[in-house]
Amino acid sequence: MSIYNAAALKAELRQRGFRMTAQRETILRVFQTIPQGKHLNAEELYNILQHQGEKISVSTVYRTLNLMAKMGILRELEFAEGHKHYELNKPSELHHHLICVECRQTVEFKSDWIAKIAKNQAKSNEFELLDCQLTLHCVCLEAFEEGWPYCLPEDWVCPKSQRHRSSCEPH
Amino acid sequence: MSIYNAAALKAELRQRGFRMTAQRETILRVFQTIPQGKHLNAEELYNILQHQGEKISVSTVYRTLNLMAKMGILRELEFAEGHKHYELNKPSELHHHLICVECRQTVEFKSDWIAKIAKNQAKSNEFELLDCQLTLHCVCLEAFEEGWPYCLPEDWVCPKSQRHRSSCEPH
DNA sequence: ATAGTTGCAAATAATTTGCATGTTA
DNA sequence: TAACATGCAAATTATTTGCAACTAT
Repeated sequence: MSIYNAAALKAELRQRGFRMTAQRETILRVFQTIPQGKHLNAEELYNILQHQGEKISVSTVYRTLNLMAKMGILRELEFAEGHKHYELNKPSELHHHLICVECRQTVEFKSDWIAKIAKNQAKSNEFELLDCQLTLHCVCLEAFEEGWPYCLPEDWVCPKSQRHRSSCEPH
Repeated sequence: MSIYNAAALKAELRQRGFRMTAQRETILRVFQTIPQGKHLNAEELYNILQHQGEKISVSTVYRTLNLMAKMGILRELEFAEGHKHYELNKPSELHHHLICVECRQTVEFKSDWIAKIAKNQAKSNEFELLDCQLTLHCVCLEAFEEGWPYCLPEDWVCPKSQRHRSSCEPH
């Protein structure tokens, strides 16, 4: 089910009537290379490719992300940011995300219960389970105590993540 | 915490330095009126308002959704569709969603474990938990057996939901 | 009266698509 | 060589924003 090397990708593609291309291999390699816990959106992936001197168009980036997500190679993550994030889908290492809505840092965590709950639920509704994601929307305690969501200063920097605010309508 | 009537909304708004307006009250009422299990995206909400003869601009719809989500009145849902959905946030009736990536039907379900897992996780990472969502990405068994994702006919109609395909790249 | 809010239209962001050209099996 | 994939630019979709006019407190 999970495909992590070029040969297996090629086989999977061919089986479905698709073809192996340099671009697809390159994009797969990027995901294999980034550190565990890191997920990319289309723009970030495109920038990495540019940096590496690869000339792959934005369209191809999007098309490849969609294809690989549909094939089950990538996991499509939604963090309510207005764009999707992707990471390698490794069912054996299923994990979930806690995300700070203020500074956008994410924390990965595991829980064996989630997969069990998900499997049961899908089964009892007669669905095939493809992926399950428990997403926690949180704020750092530090920001919360500082008056989040409305009284946090514009130039707030999260002491936990060192990141500044992602968005805020002035009060 | 949860605000379900105009008076309480007004109080919450004032406390934060915001004001009660006819538009905000109307939008709250729409969410109170739609059936349980229904969630709306910005466009759907806008259409409902139009239908009801309310003249509320698209900007106001978006601004109100953002504001109410940040206030905790609405829950922001991401179903990997490229746009957000919203529903009233009722912590006492916390539920989660199973969604068919093929026909887009959603099934609500509850699980007391999820909230417990989420609370523990947030606490141990020193975050304030705002919302937690377990989302199952599934396909109807019927579609899966019919050859999803690549061999499903273009004109496939899900026998379970009566819906047709949401998207599909031809093979 | 003052600060917050709305509507409109223009701007931005994210993603998709048509089509000519290039590539794979 | 036939079917598939890519790149480019234009199109679409979703959402945000500037600003003048309006409204709640």
